[in-house]
Amino acid sequence: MSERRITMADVARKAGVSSTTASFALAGRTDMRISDAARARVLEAAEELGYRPNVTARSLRTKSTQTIGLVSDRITTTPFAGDVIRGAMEAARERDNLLFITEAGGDSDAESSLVHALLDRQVDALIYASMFTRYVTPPKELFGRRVVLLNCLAPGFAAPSVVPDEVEAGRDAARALLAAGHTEGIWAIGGHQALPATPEGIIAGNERMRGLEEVLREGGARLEGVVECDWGTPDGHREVSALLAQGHRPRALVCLNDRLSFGAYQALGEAGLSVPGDVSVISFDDQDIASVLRPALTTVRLPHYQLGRLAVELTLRSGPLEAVVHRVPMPLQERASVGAPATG
Amino acid sequence: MSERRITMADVARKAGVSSTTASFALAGRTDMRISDAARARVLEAAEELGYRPNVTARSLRTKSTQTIGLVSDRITTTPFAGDVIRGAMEAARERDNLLFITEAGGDSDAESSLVHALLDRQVDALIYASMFTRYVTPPKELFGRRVVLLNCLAPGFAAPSVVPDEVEAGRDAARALLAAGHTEGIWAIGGHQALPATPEGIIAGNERMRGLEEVLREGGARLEGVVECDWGTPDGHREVSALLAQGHRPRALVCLNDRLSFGAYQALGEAGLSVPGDVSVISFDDQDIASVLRPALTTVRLPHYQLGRLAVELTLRSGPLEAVVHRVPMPLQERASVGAPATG
DNA sequence: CCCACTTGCTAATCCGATTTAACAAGCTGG
DNA sequence: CCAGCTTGTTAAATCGGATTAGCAAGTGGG
Repeated sequence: MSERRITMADVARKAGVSSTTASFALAGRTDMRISDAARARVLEAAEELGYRPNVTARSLRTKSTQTIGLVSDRITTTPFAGDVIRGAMEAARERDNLLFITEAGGDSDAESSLVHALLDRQVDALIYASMFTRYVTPPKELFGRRVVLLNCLAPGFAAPSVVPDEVEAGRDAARALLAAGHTEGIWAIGGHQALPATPEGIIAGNERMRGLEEVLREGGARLEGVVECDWGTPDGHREVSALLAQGHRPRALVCLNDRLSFGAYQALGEAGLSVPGDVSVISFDDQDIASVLRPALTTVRLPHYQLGRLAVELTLRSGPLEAVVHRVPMPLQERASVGAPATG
Repeated sequence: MSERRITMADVARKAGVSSTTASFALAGRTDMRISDAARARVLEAAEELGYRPNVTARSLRTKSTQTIGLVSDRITTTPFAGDVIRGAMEAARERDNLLFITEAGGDSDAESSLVHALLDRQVDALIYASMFTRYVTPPKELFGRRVVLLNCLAPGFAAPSVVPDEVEAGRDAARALLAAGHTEGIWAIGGHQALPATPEGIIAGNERMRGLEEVLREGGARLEGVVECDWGTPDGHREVSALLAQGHRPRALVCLNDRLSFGAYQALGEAGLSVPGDVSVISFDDQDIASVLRPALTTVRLPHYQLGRLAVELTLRSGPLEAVVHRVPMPLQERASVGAPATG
């Protein structure tokens, strides 16, 4: 691209030294003796010429490209993706690394081909990322490489995983409800997804419910019912409408994600019930919409930025990677949808 | 990263030829004579050894890294970003290119530093992208390089731009309203942003309004009023509530983006008005929320995927880049929020 | 005065490809 | 029978750095 770049040879020539000296001076290495004068001349020449090292050439020798490859299923198409990528990018940038972002769309051939493309470019490490937390089987090209699993788990695959701490998130939701005084009329919408309806729910649903039930029980409260359904906005609308139509009068709704909450809001609104006056709503994810609903939604946030950041930080640590599961805390976003239970 | 890779020298040795022959055979080049037998042996050896070329080494010689760098302001944090990136990635992938994604967060020092990092890695081209359509002044490091401007314009900077065709989008919105029979009681919410309230609106607002007014006029209709305001959900809610409170009874609302529409829905709902029975709503962007509102929102879609794709395709075309503005069509998403005007 | 040891620097090699220049062997036509 | 062409192949240079091995000049001790 465009005119010839200044090379180290140019710098060496201008400073009147060999390229060896220039290389050591520029790298700031002290394991070879260079006079202060020579060092200064090299640095000055580099400065004047606007010298920038050619990372491509360097990595041919050093085997390090300061580059990390990220392979995802369809991470760019989810509303969260941006934060994951941003977290990863910023962590990479702090250590002078750059990120190749790729997406395989769930196609395992595409996945292999992308991993190859990344490997051909000599990336220092690979991050294998999933749109939602789930179990995966990474492509065989990844075996034996420096890999971090982002938002997914692969038992038997020797690599660290970075996932949200869903169980604790469930506990936090329960604590928030208890703190507001709720002990009765609590319904969970979305359920465990034990018989997975929405793949997204397999891990999230189970773990959130586990933490929720655990703390509710300890707090002397309990779930009046659990509605098992898919996790879309229309599902929330339909199921909550049905619940009300059956004569139930919930005091608090734990929606397993924000889209369900939005559907629940629609159903409650149509039934003339107010949030949180008549019914409190708490949920998980903290999508954009959560803060814009009326009333703003109290929800336990998926820590996407932190997830991306930690995944990159792990790859950048020196030494081999340990196959440990890192659980990232999910902070509770307290807004306006949880209130004291309606009396009577 | 991990064990030694197979090099071309290995392949040549196994095939019993020189690395020159191996190189030409693998590249499929015919400008040097190679016997069919030798060619076959090389290919077979490569296959058996699982040889993959080292792109880093190759590009040192060829000056082409098959890599494109994308620098954005804060593209990852917007709900649209995913599609832009996906379009860019897929276009790159089709031509065996990979994408470095970076984000400067609007900081021009960070921008320069990122461009350098990209240039140091010898990217073949750069894409300078903005979150929303606006005028930009690219960092000086970009001058003289192979650059495409994505979702932004920089008069005086010799590079092609790829932007949405906002004027035509405004025309389409007007046509949709006319087709449904609307000629009176049409209000625009969000306005021209001529005195920019929301930076996002500077170009989008002006051009959408221009197209809208043009076609409305030609169709014998006109705007009853234009509300100038910011472009967030609360603004839509507030302004439409105010409009109704003042006694106005709009038949159709043209909201300048989907967030405004969502706010308008909230206000209309609170006033007991139905969409589209009492009031039709049409808007721009087609964010995720548009299809999930009740009723689903008719909106003119921002072609993010196409934008990303075209930007990459331009960089991949051979020859110098022409400083042309490419306007990408914005398709109308007809859903359920536009109906015949209320009678009486 | 000579040997050993610093000090300061450079020549040469390597990394893994691509590409240029050249060369050996076989064939053909005069 | 030999010059000249074709055919098939390879040695060597190159890209831009990092690294290893080694060398010349100066210093100090005996």
